[in-house]
Formats: sequence, structure tokens, C-alpha cells
Amino acid sequence: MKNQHDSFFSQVYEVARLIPRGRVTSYGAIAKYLGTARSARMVGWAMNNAGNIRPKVPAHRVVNRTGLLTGKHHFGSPEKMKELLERENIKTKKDQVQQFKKVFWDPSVELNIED
DNA sequence: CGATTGACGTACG
DNA sequence: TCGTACGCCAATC
Repeated sequence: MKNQHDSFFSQVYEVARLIPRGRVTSYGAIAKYLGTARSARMVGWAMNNAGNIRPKVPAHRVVNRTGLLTGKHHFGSPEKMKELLERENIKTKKDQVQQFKKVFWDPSVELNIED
């Protein structure tokens, strides 16, 4: 089987790994950064493989644009994702990231710092 | 091989 | 402001 070295998925994993600790981002932000803003769903689908690839991808730092832990069910247990976020000093309430706007990390901005 | 689904997001009413 | 509809593209049934 071919390696997904340059696949869209790998690019998602790469960006996801660049997410600083204590910060979160959205599927759309990653998709937009990759130039596929309309394919935000593909980012989520890519995350499905996140736990299937190496190195492991901090998918728990990736939430939807509302800051809601939509993918909590894919971590084996909803508490897992919440715990991981708490571990990053990220506060959550009812699957909703508190101060989401504050901890939000936009790759299209952080990785495109112009002079 | 065709239809449905999905860890999303934007547009429209 | 909130609810519904649609688009994207890959995987699954």
C-alpha cells in the first residue's frame, strides 16, 4: 500500500501536531490553511485516522468552529477528550471549550506571520 | 456501481 | 437569533 506522505490527510496530521499545548483549533481552520476550506469534513475524516497513525495526532485539540467537542465520542470515551483538554489546562463545560476564542489557534494566522 | 453517512461550515429564510 | 438546506469528498453499505 502507498504511503500517504503527501496526501491531504497527512497535511492535516502535520498541522494538528503543530498545535501548541493549551491551544485548540477547528477543522475549518485547518482545512482553510490547507486551501480546502470547503472540505472541513475531510479534516474530521482525517482525524478518524489520527489514532491509527504515527506519531499520534492530538485530535483532542481539534474541535468544531463552535468550540464544541463534537469528536469526543471517537476517543473511546467522552471523558477521555475532556481529560486531555483539562490536561492541557483547557477548561471545558458540557463539551464546550471555555474561552474558546482565547485558546483558539489559527494555523492560517500563526503559520502565516507576515512582516 | 449507486446511495448514504460523516469528528464541518456557510448560506439562506 | 435560530432552524433548515446544501456543498465537499472519501469511506462504507
